[in-house]
Amino acid sequence: MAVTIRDVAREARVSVASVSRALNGSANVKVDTRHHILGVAARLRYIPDGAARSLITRRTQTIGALLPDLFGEFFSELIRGIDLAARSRGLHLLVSSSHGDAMEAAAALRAMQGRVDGLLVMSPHVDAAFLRDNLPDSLPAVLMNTAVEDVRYSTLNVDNYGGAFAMTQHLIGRGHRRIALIAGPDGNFDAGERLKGYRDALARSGQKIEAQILRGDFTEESGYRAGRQLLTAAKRPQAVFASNDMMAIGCLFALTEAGVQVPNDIALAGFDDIPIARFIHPPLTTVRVRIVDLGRNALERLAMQLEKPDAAQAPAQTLGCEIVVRASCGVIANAKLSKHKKIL
Amino acid sequence: MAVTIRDVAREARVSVASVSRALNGSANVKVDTRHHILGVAARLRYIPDGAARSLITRRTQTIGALLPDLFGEFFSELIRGIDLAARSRGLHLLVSSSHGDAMEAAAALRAMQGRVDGLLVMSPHVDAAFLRDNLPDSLPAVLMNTAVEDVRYSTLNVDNYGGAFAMTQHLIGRGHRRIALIAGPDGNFDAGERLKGYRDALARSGQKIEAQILRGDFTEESGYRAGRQLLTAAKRPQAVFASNDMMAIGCLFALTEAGVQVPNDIALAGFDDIPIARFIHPPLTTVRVRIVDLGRNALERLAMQLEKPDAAQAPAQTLGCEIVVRASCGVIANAKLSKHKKIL
DNA sequence: AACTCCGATGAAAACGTTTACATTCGATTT
DNA sequence: AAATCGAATGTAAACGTTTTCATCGGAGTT
Repeated sequence: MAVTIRDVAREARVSVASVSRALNGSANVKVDTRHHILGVAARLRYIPDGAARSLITRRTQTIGALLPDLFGEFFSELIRGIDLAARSRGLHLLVSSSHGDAMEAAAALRAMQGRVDGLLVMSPHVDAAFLRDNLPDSLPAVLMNTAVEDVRYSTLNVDNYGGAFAMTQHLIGRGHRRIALIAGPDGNFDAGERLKGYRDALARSGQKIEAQILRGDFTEESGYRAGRQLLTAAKRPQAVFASNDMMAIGCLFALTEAGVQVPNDIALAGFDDIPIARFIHPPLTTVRVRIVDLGRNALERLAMQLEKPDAAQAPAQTLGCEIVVRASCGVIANAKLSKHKKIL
Repeated sequence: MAVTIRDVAREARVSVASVSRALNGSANVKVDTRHHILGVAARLRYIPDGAARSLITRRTQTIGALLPDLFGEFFSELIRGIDLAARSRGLHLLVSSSHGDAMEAAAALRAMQGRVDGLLVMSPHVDAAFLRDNLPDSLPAVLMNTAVEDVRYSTLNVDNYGGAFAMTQHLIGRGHRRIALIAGPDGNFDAGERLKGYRDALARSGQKIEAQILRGDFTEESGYRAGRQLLTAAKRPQAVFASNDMMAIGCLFALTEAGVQVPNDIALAGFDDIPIARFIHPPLTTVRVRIVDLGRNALERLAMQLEKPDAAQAPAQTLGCEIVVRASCGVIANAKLSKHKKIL
């Protein structure tokens, strides 16, 4: 460490306390001493040490984000939303991603202790017990897309169930009777809710529609595999609803590759509305989750907790989502026009 | 702060020193005392404080990334590459983005002091003077995509010039004579190099080809505007080379919207090969930059410096890039096949 | 039995800040 | 001129660790 506050104090012939005051804001310091100190500090290129500072202030101006992955557009958008809100509050962002199991997630969580003021958590490995063991009570946290229901934590979910329900209904409404679902990974909360929405929409359709469920894990490749599998089926579905957009894209490639036309032969829908969804061909009908808002919202709730720790907080919140109809499910009228509207 | 090392020491009836030793690894501690201490620590849910720890060890196991933005696929991929390499080394990632001007960038840089072991810097506002003022000598840094040439810093660039040169050559080779370039933002290093590559390729073609340059700022919207502008020209270009993929996409929409067919009426090429490039219609011919490798490589160089601070380091490195020919510039043979090859 | 040595443990300093409290000093009031 | 006050400044404690150094005790050596 090069130059410390002591060096500045010595050089400026004042006490370290005065230097600290001069640098930090408005405690009583005569205006010319402040100037002098600031000058010396600049000349010596003094930069305060964050660790030392936050050791005593108990503040780091940093929030930690525990994410399952950084790959793909979903997380890109999510982080962007978080970053946007963080920046406008002068908060920094410590990201931690891709912990394959609960152990790794725990290690990541513990490593953040003392480095962050609060935590944004989105992880499949997180449950109530995990949090109790690894998250100190003193650290505010907002849980995203989680099944955990604990009044101690504030949670933020997407209306996966409602979105999947509405999309399935929409497909039924368009006359499809054989509607397959490409499911998400087992145990994933969002995936489970989406599956439920699909099932319930079929059940409540008033018609005898059988569920057809294909395995998937949210990756493009698993969507591709599901698509191939579809093609071998005796009775091909009329529509495919993928639990997320990346799988829909993978499936689309499998179908196109086999010469099956979307939407003419099979209609296709996704979930998330990642940016890429409107760029593929045909543009993808999907359930729009305002991912950026999700991130922003989560950070804002966390920031609120940081500012007023004892203020009553709504423990849980669910973000609505809406259906975005594009050409992939067969609606082509005005598709071009509306597409361009969205771009500009 | 809930439970400290003192609490553990008291509860376990040992000194704080022993607790520290028991927790940190293998300094001489009797095996049963260690067990006892570990048990007590777990029972009390003790989690060491990162700030205090790094204050004395001068290590944070964290590296900071100063990026101009988090928006879009380019940075998503870049961060992913960085994160990948960081994780495999047990390093955490503190991201700082979107500083509109040099002041903000400086503030971000200073805020990282004491919180990171090293720095990854990619910012248009960074020059040698800026670094001298805001980056302490003690902090290792790797500069990415920068014009700065200072032996004190290790730099990592993409062969923007070579890529743009090759792409322009390719377009000329396909028989195009009126080739427009959509430029990147003024003062941006990458944009400048790409422009140079374009110019030089035209000059060296042995034919009298005039440069036609449209303004752009790397955003999709600016690409769209450039596309509109193209359409009004008396003599439309036969090919358009956008300085990055997002502008190419924007331009593509402008052309499609006006009923101009790509590649039949106008050929189109981009730069970066972001993931979306192969999904749009027609798939985009572009210069592939291995973005993930760029991030990974940068982090690896930084990690090297951290491990062996005094080892001689190659001061500068340039990553090659290659042309990826897809349908947007008129090559359609086998497009479908090769597309699928890449997906799987 | 005295000595040496070594492993285990404890006491305390150190890291670089902020801040509560003490002190100084000049100005205002009496 | 003494007393009072308040602003400016300094002193030192505190934050929670790691680590150096000292101490202790027991085992092995003479």
